[in-house]
Amino acid sequence: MSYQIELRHFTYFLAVAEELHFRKAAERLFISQPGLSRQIKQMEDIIGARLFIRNKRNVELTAAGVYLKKEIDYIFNHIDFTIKQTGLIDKGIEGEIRIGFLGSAIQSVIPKLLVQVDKEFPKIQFSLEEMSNYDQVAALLKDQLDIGFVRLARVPEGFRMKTVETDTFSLVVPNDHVLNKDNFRSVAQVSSAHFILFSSDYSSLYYNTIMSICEDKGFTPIVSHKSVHAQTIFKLVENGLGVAIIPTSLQHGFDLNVKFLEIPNIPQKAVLSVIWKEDNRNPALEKLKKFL
Amino acid sequence: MSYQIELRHFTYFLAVAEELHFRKAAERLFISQPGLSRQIKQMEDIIGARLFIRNKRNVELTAAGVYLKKEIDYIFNHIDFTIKQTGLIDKGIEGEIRIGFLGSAIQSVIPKLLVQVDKEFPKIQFSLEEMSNYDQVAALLKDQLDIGFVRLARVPEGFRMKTVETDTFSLVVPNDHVLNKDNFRSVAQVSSAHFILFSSDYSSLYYNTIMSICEDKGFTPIVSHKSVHAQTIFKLVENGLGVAIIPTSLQHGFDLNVKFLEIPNIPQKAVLSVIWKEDNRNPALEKLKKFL
DNA sequence: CTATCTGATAACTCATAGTTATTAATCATT
DNA sequence: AATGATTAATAACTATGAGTTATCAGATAG
Repeated sequence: MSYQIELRHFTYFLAVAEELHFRKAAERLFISQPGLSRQIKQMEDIIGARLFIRNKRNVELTAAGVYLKKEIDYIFNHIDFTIKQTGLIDKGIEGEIRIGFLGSAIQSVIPKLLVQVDKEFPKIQFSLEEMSNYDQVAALLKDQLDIGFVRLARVPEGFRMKTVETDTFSLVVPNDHVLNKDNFRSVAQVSSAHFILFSSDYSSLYYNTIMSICEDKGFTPIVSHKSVHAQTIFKLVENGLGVAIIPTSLQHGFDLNVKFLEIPNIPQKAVLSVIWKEDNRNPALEKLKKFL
Repeated sequence: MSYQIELRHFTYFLAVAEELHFRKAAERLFISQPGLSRQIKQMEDIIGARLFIRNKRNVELTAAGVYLKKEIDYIFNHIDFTIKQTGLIDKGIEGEIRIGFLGSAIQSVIPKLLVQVDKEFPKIQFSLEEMSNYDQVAALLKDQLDIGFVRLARVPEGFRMKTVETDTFSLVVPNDHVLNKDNFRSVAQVSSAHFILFSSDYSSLYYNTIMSICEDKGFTPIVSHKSVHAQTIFKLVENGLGVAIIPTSLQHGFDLNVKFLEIPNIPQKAVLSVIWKEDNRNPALEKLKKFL
C-alpha cells in the first residue's frame, strides 16, 4: 500500500533540512525523534528519491534535497499567502500587497503610490515593512513580499526592475557649520572631515556611489560612523560627529537641526527602483503595476 | 484545538469544486459523503472563509472559493512537477523540460534545438507533445508545459515570446498540376481553385495570414476542406481535392507526392515563436533559454 | 402529501501518526 | 583498548482523528 504526500511531510522535511539533525528537528516540531525519522523515510519512499545522506554522525542534504527544500520554501509561502488572500476575498477586502522598502522611500514615492492605488482600488490592502536591500531580495524569492523599493545596481535572475525616482545628493552639515548655500562649491571643501554613511550591507550601491563622488573630487573620505537609519545619521551630524552625503529628498519628513547643501556638478544620482518577481501570482499586484 | 491544513483538504476541495455535489465528489474520492462534508467544513474553519454556498439543493463556489480553486490547481501541478523533478535530480538526470509544439515546428527548429541542448546538458530530458496553439497556452498556464512552439500574434499577460523562425509560404499543388517553378508567378493564378487550409482553431494566425495573402492578390479563396495535420492536407492535395498554402519548410520530412511552389512577392511570413511563462520555476529551462 | 433528492449530525471504529524503550553504530576521551 | 556519550534506526505499543454507518431535516417534484 502506498501513502500520499501531505504538507506534514513538507513541514518535517524543512525542519530536518534546516537543523540537519533529527533529534533537534524533532524537538522543534514537538514530536519524538523516531516518529520524525519514520515520516521522513516514508516521504523518501513516496517521492522515490533519497533526500538526506545519514552517515550515523552527520546528516546532510542530497542534491535532490537541496532542490526540494528551495521549492518547499516557496510552496509554503505561496500556500500561506493564498489562504490569507482567500480570507480577504471572503471578507470583501479583495487583496493585499506586501511591500518592502528602504527608509528613504517612505518620504515621497510610497505615500504617493498608496494614495493613487487606494483611489482606484479601495479594496486593496497594504502591508509595509522597512527592510534592507538584501532582505527584500531574499523575501521576494521566498514569496514573502510582492514588491520592494531598493537601491541596487543589479538584481537576480527572474526579477523585474523599474526606476521610480532619481534624486540628487546633498551634503548634510550641522546648522552652525561654516559652509552654507552661498559658499558651498564642491565636496572637496570637506575632504578632511569625518563622514557618517549608511552601512554598506544596508545598501552597497549607496555606499559605493558616495565613495565615487569623493574619489572623483580627488580624496578618499574618512568614514567615522555607519548607520542604517537616516534619523541616527542626522543626530550624529547635529552633534558635530561628522558630515554626511544623503539623497536630497530625505530632508523632508524629519525634524531636523542640520543643513542640506545640494552637491553641484556631479554625475552620480541616488536611484530608487521598484523590484518584483516575474513569477508573482498575486492578482492585486497586476493592478498596482500600472501606477509604477 | 485548531487543526492544520493538509493536501488532503485541497484534494477534497477540488473534487467538490468540480462536481459541485458532495455525494458525487465523495464517490469520486472513494470516501463517504459525511466524511467529505466534515473535512470541507474543517477546511473552511482553518482558512476562515466560506468556500461553498450550500442551499440544501445546490452547491456553488463563493468568490473566495473560485480564487482558491485556481490557486490550488496551480499548487498541485507545481507540487507534482517538483516531486517528479526531485526524483529526476536524484537519479542524475537533472531535469526535464516539457515542450509543446505545432506539427510544423518538428521539422527543423526542435530537432536542432534538442541536439544543441543535449550536447551541452546531456542530463536534461525532454518530453514532447504536439498540441494546438490554444492547448499550449492553456497547458502553460496550468504549469503542465515549460515552453511551447506556436504561431500566434499575441499572447496573454505573464507570457514571454520570442520569434525562432520566419518562413516563406509555398503553394502546394498535385504533381501533375499545370503550374510549375517556371510558370508560377502569383497565387492569383489559382484564384478559382478550391483551398485546403489548417483549421482556424488550430492556428487562427495562420488562417488569417492565408486569407490576407489571397485578398492582397484580389480574390477570396474558396475553402473546401480544413485539417489540423499537414499530412492530411498533402493527401487531399495529392488526390486533387484542392490546393494549399503551407510554410515552405514543411516540404521536408514527409514522403510527398505534391509540388511546393514558393510564393514570390508577398510580405506575409510564417512566423514560428517560442513562448513560456515568466513565472516558470523549472531550473532546466534557464539552461535551454540560451539556445533560443 | 408522499417519494426522493440533498447536505448535516451523531456515534462508532480503525488506520496510522506519534509514543516509549531499545539497539547498533560512530566518535571522543582517557 | 575501554568507556561513555552521541547519533539515527527498529520494534512494539497507544491514541488521535479521518472515515464509517445510521439517521435526520430541509427542499423539490410528481
